[in-house]
Amino acid sequence: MPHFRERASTGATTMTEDRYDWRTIQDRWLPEWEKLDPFRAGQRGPDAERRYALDMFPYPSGDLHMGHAEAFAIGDVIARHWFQQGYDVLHPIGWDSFGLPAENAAIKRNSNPAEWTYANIETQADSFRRYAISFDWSHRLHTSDPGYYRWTQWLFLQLHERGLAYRKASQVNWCPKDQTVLANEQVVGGACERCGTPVTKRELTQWYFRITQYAERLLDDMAQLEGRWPDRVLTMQRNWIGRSRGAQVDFAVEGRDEPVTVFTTRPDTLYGATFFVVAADSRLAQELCAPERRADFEAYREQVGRLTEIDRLAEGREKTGVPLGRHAINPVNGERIPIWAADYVLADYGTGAIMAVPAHDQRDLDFARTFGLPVRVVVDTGEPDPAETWTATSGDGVLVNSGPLDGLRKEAAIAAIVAELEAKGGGHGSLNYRLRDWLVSRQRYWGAPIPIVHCPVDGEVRVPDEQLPVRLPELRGADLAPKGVSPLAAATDWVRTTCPRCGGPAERDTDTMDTFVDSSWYFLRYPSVDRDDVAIDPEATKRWAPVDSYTGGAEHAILHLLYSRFITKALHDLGHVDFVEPFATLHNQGQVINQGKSMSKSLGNGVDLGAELETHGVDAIRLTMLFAGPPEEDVDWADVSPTGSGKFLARAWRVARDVTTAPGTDPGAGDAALRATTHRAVAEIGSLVEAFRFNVAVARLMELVNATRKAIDSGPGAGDPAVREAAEAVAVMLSLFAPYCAEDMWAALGHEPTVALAGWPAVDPALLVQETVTAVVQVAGKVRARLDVPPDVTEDALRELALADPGVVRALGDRAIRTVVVRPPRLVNVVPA
RNA sequence: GCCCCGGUGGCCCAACCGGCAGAGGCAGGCCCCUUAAAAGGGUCGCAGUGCGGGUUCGAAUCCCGCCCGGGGCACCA
Repeated sequence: MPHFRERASTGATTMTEDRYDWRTIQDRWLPEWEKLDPFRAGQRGPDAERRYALDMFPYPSGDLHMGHAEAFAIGDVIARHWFQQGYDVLHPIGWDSFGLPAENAAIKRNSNPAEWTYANIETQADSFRRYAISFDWSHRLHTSDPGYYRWTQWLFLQLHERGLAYRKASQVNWCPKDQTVLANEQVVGGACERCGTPVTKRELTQWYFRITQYAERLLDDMAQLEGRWPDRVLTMQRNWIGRSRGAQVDFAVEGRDEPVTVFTTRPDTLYGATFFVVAADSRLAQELCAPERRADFEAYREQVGRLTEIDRLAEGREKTGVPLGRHAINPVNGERIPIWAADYVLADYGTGAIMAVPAHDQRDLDFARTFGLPVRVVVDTGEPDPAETWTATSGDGVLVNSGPLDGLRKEAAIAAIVAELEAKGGGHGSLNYRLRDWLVSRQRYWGAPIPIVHCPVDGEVRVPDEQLPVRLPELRGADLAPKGVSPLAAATDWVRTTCPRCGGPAERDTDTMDTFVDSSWYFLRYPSVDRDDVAIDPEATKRWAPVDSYTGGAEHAILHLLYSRFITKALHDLGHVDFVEPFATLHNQGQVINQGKSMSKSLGNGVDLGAELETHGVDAIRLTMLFAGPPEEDVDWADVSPTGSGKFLARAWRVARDVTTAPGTDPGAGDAALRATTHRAVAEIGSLVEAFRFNVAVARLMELVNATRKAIDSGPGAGDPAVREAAEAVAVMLSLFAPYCAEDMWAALGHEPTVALAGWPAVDPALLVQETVTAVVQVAGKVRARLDVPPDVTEDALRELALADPGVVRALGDRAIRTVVVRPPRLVNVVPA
């Protein structure tokens, strides 16, 4: 007989169905939750310990997809677990709503990007609600709101004031398809990170953030992230920052007053430098080129400029270059070496110039081979002669052909030469970084305008805070089409303005900021979303930040996470936050794939989230995502069974329905075995969830449901108080994974909503102690007997018992005993002679 | 080429610091319930842990060398 009951407070619904029907249950609880709004931050008062749970906010492209379903399910388990544990939780949501797709959609539909953007946001918000993510909807933001980008502009100005935002002309990455410049981090394998188009170089004046000034701290502060962020992310960031230790060495150049400085990691090989190379696209190359080489050089430079990054980095490509008709002087031996321009030397790494030591650097050797330049070995590593094998030697060895360095080993030689250079003033030891400054200007419309006015009198002038936001003009359709200059430049009424300093006519900066600027500080804005007079409220920030747990995809390992760390440090230095790392722990989830491949239109293996939810219901999909395997591994949708998840939910639900005792029944008198199972499960599931082992936690929950079912059918029966205790524990724990089903169970058990705030079940330690454990007795490593022993059995007692066991005696036969390994209380291994 | 992670029943996955290889699920077989089917309940596991060696009383677990899959880095001086 099903257990019927009418709930007093919410009244209207009577649960009469006796079959698990997820559709009815979803329809019943979604409106209830809307009314209760149970996940508001701050509801537990200032004395409750706080937690900040954050998911990487979505880009509003259409509706949510399978990837969102997994990522947000994971983040939700963490947040809901914290709610159950009684923490005051901030679990906000927002949208990264500036960006190119909206612009492209607007061009196609002859509309403004806002229309498409905000329609998609509403769609996704509805889907999130239905998907039952425990968001605090009162802490919500959209980066494209003037109320948000006003503060993104404020951030820019803060950085500008400290010299951390500046403009410079240089060779920059250009995406011909998107018609905009790109940051280094947004060029992946020589192609545009967004659209895959091969990137070319252009000489342009652009805005940069001085992230390189933080290189050392970005590296050092990783110590506090060790063990709390995935190792691979830390490794990738370390590689990206790319610190290398070496020396700067000054080379005099014939016919030039100033010397040219090079960076090298191998100052010990200075005597082996046989030529000198400057980056073909550098200003230095321009300047050093002798008149009679000018024509050749210009031709070469043009050829280099046409190359895409992909071409330039092509495997096995021959080295190219031209001599500049000038010579540099090796500071240690006075040798005249020719200066070349080549594209294998990069203008923006080190000083854009190198000393080439072909014997000990493969790239220099390749170049020497192509152009017939001399090779001189200065470190004898015992390897074959590079001039014959065309393989550079880079191991340790003894210096030769190196004057005073001869006979020293590599390390000693480096120390000696650095000391000598420093003494004579021709150079010094130094660190160099691969990290470049962050190029933040974009020649596109749908982003935060750069809040700078260009005045013919005053130059670059910051827009005063009280004039923020600098709002985007209303442009639509074809006005937004990419044309190589920002669409804002065409909005002449908008561009024309007055100088905030002198009041004379001036022009607005027409670029917008990289959308990664928007997302590099949004987690700092959440606690202060209700403040329109300040970006970051100190009180709210103190209460909630930094983020305790950040969940999202590994694709942001460098870009978003590095930028966010940088901005946090900068804001720390500016006195706005009192911490230097924004995300205390980070978890990457895997991808949702199908049949071994990532889902894509061209493969035709896409799975539609909406359709899956329509077939199986929210809970079954959430549970399937979490049960599929470790969260950081990919979920292959072809390998998992949402139907199976649904069956488990129905099974759990029926257990709650079968309970016949009244709410509040004291479990003390209940079946001891089931109680022990329940308490052990609660303890174990708690620690599994904390350890991010959701798939195992779900498995334990299934075990508990199975044990409860058995107790009802063939044990103490549905009227046993332990059955109620078990069913209630299941409801509370299940609420992390399948909130609708759990809520319905909770109601069936006679409780008021919401189970989400019911509190994690208390574990009675007395119920966890086992009266006996099974000890295994092996003979020569094979199990020959099992003994029931007290958990605190002594080594001697266990040995006695084991050796007396008939099975052991039989297995031993007449062999003598060599040793007996005893590991109380679980194992004995008898080793025969 | 270098670095990191993984490989366990037909499939997805467990097995804490070396100690009974199997927790959970999917698929499948059988049984009960049913006029029947579905739903439900029960029950069934000879895979020795990618391959080869080593350490150990004992190895999925530790070490060495391979194979396969995934990821990262790769003209950064």
